[in-house]
Amino acid sequence: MATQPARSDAPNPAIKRLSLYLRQLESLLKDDVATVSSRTLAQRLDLTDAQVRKDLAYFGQFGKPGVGYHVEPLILNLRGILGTDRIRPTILVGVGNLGRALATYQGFQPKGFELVALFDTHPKKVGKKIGGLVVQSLGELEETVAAHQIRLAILTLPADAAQDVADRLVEVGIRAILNFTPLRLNVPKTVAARSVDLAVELEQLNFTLSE
Amino acid sequence: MATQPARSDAPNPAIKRLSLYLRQLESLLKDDVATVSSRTLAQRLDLTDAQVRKDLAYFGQFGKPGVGYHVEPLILNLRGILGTDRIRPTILVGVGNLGRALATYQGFQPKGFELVALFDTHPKKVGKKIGGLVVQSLGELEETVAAHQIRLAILTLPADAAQDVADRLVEVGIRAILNFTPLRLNVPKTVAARSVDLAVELEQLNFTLSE
DNA sequence: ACGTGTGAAGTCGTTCACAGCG
DNA sequence: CGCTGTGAACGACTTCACACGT
Repeated sequence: MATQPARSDAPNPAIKRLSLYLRQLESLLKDDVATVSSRTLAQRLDLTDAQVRKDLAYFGQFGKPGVGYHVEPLILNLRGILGTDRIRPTILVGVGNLGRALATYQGFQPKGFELVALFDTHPKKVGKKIGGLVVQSLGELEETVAAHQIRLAILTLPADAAQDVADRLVEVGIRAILNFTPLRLNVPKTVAARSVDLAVELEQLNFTLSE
Repeated sequence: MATQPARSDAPNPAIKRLSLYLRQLESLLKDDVATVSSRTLAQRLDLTDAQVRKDLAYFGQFGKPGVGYHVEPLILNLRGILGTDRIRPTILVGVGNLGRALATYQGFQPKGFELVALFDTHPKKVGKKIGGLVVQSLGELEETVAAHQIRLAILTLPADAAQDVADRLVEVGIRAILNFTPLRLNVPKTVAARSVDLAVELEQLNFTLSE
């Protein structure tokens, strides 16, 4: 009886590295490399070959002994695992400096994310067009989310408004939130929340600077 | 003989959490809370009390049994440990959408980081003023870095230029790089490089969405 | 021979649980 | 009493090392 790889028992760090593998593989494919060993993949990411093999093995048996991994099929597999083979409609709340930057960021579409709506509380900003989308008032949140079956939201707004908006997003049925606010969002555990905290990142660098 | 806490043997995750503790403590101070227990600090961050105590204990004995931690002195201690008690002059390379957003981001100064120069390769952008700073050409990198004793750089430029610029930064004496490029920077181990990869963050969320 | 997949060993980080101080 | 600091137990993740497929 073959041991079916249960994706759920993969360590969290392994899942994170899957994204990195995918990126390297896409780069290799662009260079017309058909096959790659765990060794060379590892070297490009400062990892060990064993780590690469184990990570991939959590999700299936993609490699061929004596050969390595076939690049293209592995890419398709990883995309399927990460869910980037389907386009995810995404909304963005808060079109300040950072919000505007992300709204015009060209890196989302190729990864399977499509911004379909922008929101802001500020009446002055509502109606403005940014990156092909018209900024909507938060009042329209419910119907827009329902109309597009949206489950992913990006939060780029002032810290003091973030929790309120998060509460509304949860109520409206959002399932995952990418939070750029320096704030721990309080959400039910059925909703996934990730934070990107610029100040924390800089502080970490600063620490290593002082040895 | 008292066991002197060696900051170097603190687990990396603990160091990361120090930033989070600092943020909570600052928030508590604003609310005129003078003292806090590991328990309540932990609750505000979804951690265990033991974790908080152990993390802090790596760096010193800040707490008082039966009382907890005095907020204000602990803040000062953590700032000292993280190095945010001194202002770090920082440069930013690449004033595209994201770069402009960060250049005008108001969250850096209060955390001890001060943008002192902006750079871009694009001749059209050189000379423009963004957030009180004039965009300089990359040719001026050397003298500006030397003049301000700069050791920290933020990279917000297209992926294909990132490694070249990183090489130059290293040569000029930069010690730490915050990289917003979806690229593993190749730098000597004397230089600290951290990456904020938006696509990876979204992919992780996406994965949890698909259960 | 080369290179994967994987149990086993080892390392790192977290949680437990309690002695001891205020 | 409440609460810290900390060895010891536990669990999570990584690395080792090798059997087996090509």
